[in-house]
Amino acid sequence: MVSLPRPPRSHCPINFGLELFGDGWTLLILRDLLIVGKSTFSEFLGSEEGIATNVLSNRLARLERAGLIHRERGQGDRRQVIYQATDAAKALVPVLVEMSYWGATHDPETAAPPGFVMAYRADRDGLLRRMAAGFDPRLPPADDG
Amino acid sequence: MVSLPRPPRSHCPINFGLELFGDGWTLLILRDLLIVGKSTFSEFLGSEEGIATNVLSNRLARLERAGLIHRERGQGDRRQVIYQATDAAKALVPVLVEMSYWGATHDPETAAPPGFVMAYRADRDGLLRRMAAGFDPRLPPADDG
DNA sequence: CCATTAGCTTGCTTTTCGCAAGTGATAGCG
DNA sequence: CGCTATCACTTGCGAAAAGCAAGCTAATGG
Repeated sequence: MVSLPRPPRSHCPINFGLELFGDGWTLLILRDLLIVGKSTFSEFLGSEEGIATNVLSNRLARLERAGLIHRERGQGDRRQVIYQATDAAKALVPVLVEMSYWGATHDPETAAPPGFVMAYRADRDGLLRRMAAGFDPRLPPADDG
Repeated sequence: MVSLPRPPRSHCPINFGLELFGDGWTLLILRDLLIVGKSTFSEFLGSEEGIATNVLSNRLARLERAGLIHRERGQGDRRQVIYQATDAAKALVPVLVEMSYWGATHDPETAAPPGFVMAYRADRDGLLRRMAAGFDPRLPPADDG
């Protein structure tokens, strides 16, 4: 279960999500965490979209309080903080995949790999299963299974 | 195809969507338009979450410029403006459905009808097809097909 | 003809964003 | 050990956006 900082405007299931990630940055952090495989502050900071440090810090704190991520000190480098997705965050992968498919098919200049749209159309369920197992759809498909 | 007011921070397909509806209100308007069946300014205004008139006006203008909705004067009442979803907006239904499923299964106080989660689990593709045909998943299922 | 409704716009206050700079705790190196 | 770099932030400030209330115009209904 997930908890919001303040009572939501409504308990419509769409609005519940929006109260948590209805802004321009939170889903990009979750993309980096769930799909790209990033896990530290500076990795998130390095993403193409250029999030500011104070906004990143604020969103990570909100996600932690909500129960979507938890933090842990690095084993080797004790300065590092490793962010990890909880099951509630992992359950957002289908939302990210649908958004990706929509963006890839409606942005004339999309940077989505052509293989993603094909893989989605051919076998969405299989794609989701492979992503749950750690597969990154931005990479070209491997020759063997 | 969809056009953004300014060039996006990146052409990542997730970011492309966020540039258009990465805020707390736009997807609620699209929910009302695509799922609830609303189509006028005052109907959107009447939704539980309580959007302000200036914000609603701004989002409708953005959605129109982007090509997700178009406006039309009412046939009977000439004061009314009827907003209609374009194909690009209709293609967002799967995103809304995945967000709904996530919200319904992660908000302990969700207002989603129990039938929705069951219908999703039993036959997601069928649910999407019925929704494309105008079915509102908030309503209890009809006895006959 | 007058009150009402639909669809906005304007003005003002509060909140959030975006950018730059600064801080404290390690880490690595000579 | 001393110096510099890196990591993960925090702080301050101007700009943009959100929220709230009021007003405004055109069309309707009685």
